[in-house]
Amino acid sequence: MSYETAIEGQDLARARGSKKRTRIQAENEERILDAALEVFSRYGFRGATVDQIAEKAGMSKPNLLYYFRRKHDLYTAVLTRTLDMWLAPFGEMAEDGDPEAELTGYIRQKLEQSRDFPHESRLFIGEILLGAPHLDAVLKTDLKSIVEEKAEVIRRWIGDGKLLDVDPVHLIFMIWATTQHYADFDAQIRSVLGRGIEDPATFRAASDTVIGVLMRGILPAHG
Amino acid sequence: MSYETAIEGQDLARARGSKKRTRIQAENEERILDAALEVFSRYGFRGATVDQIAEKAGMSKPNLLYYFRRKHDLYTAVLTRTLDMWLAPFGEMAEDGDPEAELTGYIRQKLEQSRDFPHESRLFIGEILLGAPHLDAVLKTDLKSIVEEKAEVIRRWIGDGKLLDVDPVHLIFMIWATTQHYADFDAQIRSVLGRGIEDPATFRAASDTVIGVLMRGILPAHG
DNA sequence: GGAACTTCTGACCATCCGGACAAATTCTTC
DNA sequence: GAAGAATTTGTCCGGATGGTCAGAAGTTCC
Repeated sequence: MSYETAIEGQDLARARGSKKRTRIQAENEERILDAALEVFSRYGFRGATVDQIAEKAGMSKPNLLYYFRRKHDLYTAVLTRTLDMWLAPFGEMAEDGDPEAELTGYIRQKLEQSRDFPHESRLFIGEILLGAPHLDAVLKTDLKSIVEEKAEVIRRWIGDGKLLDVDPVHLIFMIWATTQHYADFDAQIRSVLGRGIEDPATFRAASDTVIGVLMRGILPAHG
Repeated sequence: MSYETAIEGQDLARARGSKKRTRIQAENEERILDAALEVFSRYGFRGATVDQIAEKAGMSKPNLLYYFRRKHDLYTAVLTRTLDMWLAPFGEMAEDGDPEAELTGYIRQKLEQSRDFPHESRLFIGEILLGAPHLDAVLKTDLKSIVEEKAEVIRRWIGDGKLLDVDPVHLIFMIWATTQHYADFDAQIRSVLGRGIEDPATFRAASDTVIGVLMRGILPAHG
């Protein structure tokens, strides 16, 4: 599954129709995308400035615009680069596994994502706040279908008596909400706890609580 | 509990030291604040423009700036106006009540907030994404202390054997995450479900699932 | 070591944005 | 209905912002 949008001139190699991308090209584009991720995730599309991204990437604005001709191209490039990786753990949830193990593993992976890639999480919520203008098509097709697919898996587990009867889609939302919360609300969590999810003890407390409450909430009483 | 910041010139009446606010003043300030809430919650502080807010409020930019001299004043005015109301249900959770009823009621109220005041929810997450520059002091004092206070209540319930042994602060985070998710991720939810939390059936499914899973996750097995 | 190509930069431009200001209009009060 | 206060608007300004362009500097490859 690939979410690449077919926008012309998105990056240099594609725009020029050249065969190979140079070493410098690859390096700089990566530096730019990393910088853009940080800035877009904090300020949103409108609030971010090309100058700011260029400075963070360690190059001049015209040079950045040599690689991505428009701010908008850069934004969609960051979004699409991130989306596949972001949804990957969801796809790994297997029907033939043990529901408790599969779901526990998935929740843990999502918490690790929030810890290790908070900018990516915040980039998406910024786009969602805007009404998802750039992701709308992808959400309504690819995301919707993969959610329905996994909801069907959960429904079968419920039918087999392995899970309590809960609405599968809302359960998925609960998992996303509780795990991404640690990335998206980092500043708030840090104010209350004094530390964020990157702190090992905090990560352990968070994952114990989230996994404990959610799993007890959906597993049949044992015994 | 009031979170009013002591910023000079925040609004007209205060800035001029006048005794009463006129009818027109009150009306226009409210219209401006409503419009500002919508725009700031979508685009964030930087991404919002004064022109856009003025247009949505149905007045010219200079006239808006007559009421709020700086964009920044308007932003903090919207934030502070919203914060008290936003945290109100949390304060209502009473220690002497039944834990199950108190927590269920609180979760339901938070879901109603997400349904009825989604802009307010999104305004806050925008501020949090920015690193909470305007709310930092308030979060580290008032929010922190009220969270600690309620965590203590939950801890006592646990001590009395009325709740399972979970980390109270992370439980609070879970409640906030799962309920505000329906406001903050509205666009995503709408893409997947085809409708949002304002739809009665969706609201019912969401609240049944969230309340069901969370309460089963923290209440001692009955029987 | 030089031709051809890629990468980078400084200077520049049009537009947008937050904000100032004086003058015009409307409202309140007597 | 006139004085005085409150409200509204048009116009303007300086700085920021997205983006262009011509040419300089660097790289690759023969």
